Amino acid sequence: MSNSPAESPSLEEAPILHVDLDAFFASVEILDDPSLRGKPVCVGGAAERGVIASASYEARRHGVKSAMPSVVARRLCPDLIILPGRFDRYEEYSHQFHGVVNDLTPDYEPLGLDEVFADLRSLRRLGVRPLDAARELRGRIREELQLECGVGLGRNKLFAKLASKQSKPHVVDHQLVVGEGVVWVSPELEERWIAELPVRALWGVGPQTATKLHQLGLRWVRDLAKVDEETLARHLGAAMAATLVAYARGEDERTVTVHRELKSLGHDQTFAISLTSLEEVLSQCRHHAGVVARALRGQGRVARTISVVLRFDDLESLSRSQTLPFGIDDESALTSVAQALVRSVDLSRPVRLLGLYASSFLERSDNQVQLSFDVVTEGDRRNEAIEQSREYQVSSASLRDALDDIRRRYGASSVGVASDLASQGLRIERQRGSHAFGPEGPVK
DNA sequence: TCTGGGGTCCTAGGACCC
DNA sequence: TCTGGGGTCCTAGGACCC
Repeated sequence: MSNSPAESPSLEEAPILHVDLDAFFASVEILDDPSLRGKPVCVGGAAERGVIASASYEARRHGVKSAMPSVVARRLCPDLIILPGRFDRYEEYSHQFHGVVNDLTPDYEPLGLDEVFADLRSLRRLGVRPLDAARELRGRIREELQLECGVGLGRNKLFAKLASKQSKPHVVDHQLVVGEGVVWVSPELEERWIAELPVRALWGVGPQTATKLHQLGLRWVRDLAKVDEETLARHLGAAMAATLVAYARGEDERTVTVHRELKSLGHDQTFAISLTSLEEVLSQCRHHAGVVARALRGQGRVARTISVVLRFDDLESLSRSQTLPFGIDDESALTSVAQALVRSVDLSRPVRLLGLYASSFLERSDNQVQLSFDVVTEGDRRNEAIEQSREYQVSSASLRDALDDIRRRYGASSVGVASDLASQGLRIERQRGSHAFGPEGPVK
């Protein structure tokens, strides 16, 4: 490979940009509490079953990485500070981040809170080169958000993303750097460079697929580039095989998609102490249903398909789902379906995780929840639950709107359902007096 | 070292319709 | 009476991403 640094690419050579904020959650925590600066800081679950979501560079020096169990991280770094995570705060920063990208071009696609792909082609008429765009972005993110980031430029998403990974501190390959914190893989280097990467570096190759590929004698991207696609398809499925072979050859047809429709939404929780009784699981169903119902209404959508997922202490998971002839966004309606699904599962093993998900969305205004004249089969829990759910959805519509309005004005904890309070061992009286508006008091 | 919580997509089989 | 093949919807599970 050549030792001279690459020249600045043209728009034709590098139309796609990828930005990735460095150690995002941890960096936000340090900004909000400067006394943390220079210390090994993580965001994640501190409890026994917690994992690390984001680690500062100090923490990484000790070998701490995201997705690592917190107990392991603590072992590696006894002084590690693990913070619980304030996702509302990260969202605020994320919005600002997107705002900065949007000022450059509206043709961008967020990936989680801390990454963005942007299509730079609309900048042609302004005569902006990709490196200028990357510098501008880095500068503004530094000044306005006080965050560091890495930028990758490429002729497609594949190369842009692989490049931004190379821009990170401690990873830098100087042959690829075109500016401070900006990486581009030139056409001359492209083929040789990607060939030398391990298969695990490719998008879509996780631990399982990597193991399968290794068993097939495929360790490097160059091995994948030569493999027979049909043979690979027998082991990985048609779609995965086609994608990986294309990536290995540097081909990636994915476009920057500005508006992605939300397809599912849900809430799950791993319990510090596994649930052992049906009653506990049913009670958690109602709690999850409340979270999901509010999220659905926030999106102005109703869901026809409700799924529950349970994970047991042996880490085995199982899911059950039910599609309704109508959409729901009411807490009691969701609870009714979710509890019926849970009741259909053998709960002889302790439950460490319960998840409740909603999908098959309809616009709220398109939903047709007619009253049913179907005869419900006696003893069929699912059908009974569906009819129960229909009644809740129809009958509580105006009450639900009123409660949402109160929550919007006075905070999420301002109103609750009496049965929830009872299940938490609280007395209804707490809703009166000083708690009438929730802990924060009335907002504005 | 033992795995969170927010999502996405793919696969495969069965039911049902034409 | 027994049969085919394609399309669509639903369910369940698995893997991946940040």
